[in-house]
Amino acid sequence: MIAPVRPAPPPDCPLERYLHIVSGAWVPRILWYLRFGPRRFGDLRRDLGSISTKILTAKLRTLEEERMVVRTELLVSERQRQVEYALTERGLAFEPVFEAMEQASRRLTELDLLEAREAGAES
Amino acid sequence: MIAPVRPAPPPDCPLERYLHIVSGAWVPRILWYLRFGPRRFGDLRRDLGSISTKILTAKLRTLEEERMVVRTELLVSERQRQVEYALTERGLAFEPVFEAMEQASRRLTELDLLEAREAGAES
DNA sequence: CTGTATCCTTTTAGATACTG
DNA sequence: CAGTATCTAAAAGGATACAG
Repeated sequence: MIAPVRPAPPPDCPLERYLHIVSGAWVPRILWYLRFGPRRFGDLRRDLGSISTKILTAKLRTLEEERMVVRTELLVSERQRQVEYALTERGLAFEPVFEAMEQASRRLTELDLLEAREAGAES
Repeated sequence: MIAPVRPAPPPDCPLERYLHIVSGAWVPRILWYLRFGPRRFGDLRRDLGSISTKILTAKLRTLEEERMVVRTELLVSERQRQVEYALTERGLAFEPVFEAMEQASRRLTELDLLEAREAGAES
């Protein structure tokens, strides 16, 4: 039997369950900032820098629906509100992904440096 | 000195180098399918199922610019063209991320099952 | 087979003002 | 403080036709 010219097609992409939730520019960042413990609405807003309240609310709502985060309303006083967002067990399931992303980011920066050095040496 | 009411803010999000490249619905999937070795344009199109040629081309171009993939034109005959896309060393840097995503996806499915079982048991 | 080109729709996000 | 409402802009994606 002769080896096939083309390799067998790869298995179906099993990333859907993840990508369905984490796609978009903001969600990964939101989840990343929640890794360090519960954070309030305003905290996240500051963490993320340039996000509009509309988007932040929307993303937090869908993350809630997916049960990746829980929203807890803390009643501090009659006139003041505090709302805290925290990762659920499901949210925690993505921890290793973010760790890997961080590592990959670092690796890329490393490759950038190596390359810059080579470019400098050859001139 | 009294302990601060609010914990210190988390460090700056170090995911940018990654997110800059991999955001969007298609890029993660493209990279995932390239993990198993070089693939041709048409292969990827079939792998991805519903992608339009326009988007596939566009994504492959930017991945090329970022040097995550290399494009190799194989001249088979005068009239036939074959183009192969493969991960570069940079592209390989994202492998652990995809592995973590797969694991996370599995974990989520597991949690779904556990929950469904509990819901069944309590009725 | 590997794309371009064009047009159109959907999604995502930003700005700003306003509420309890 | 934690949002909602509204309007607008930009980005991403899809459909289809066509070219080398």
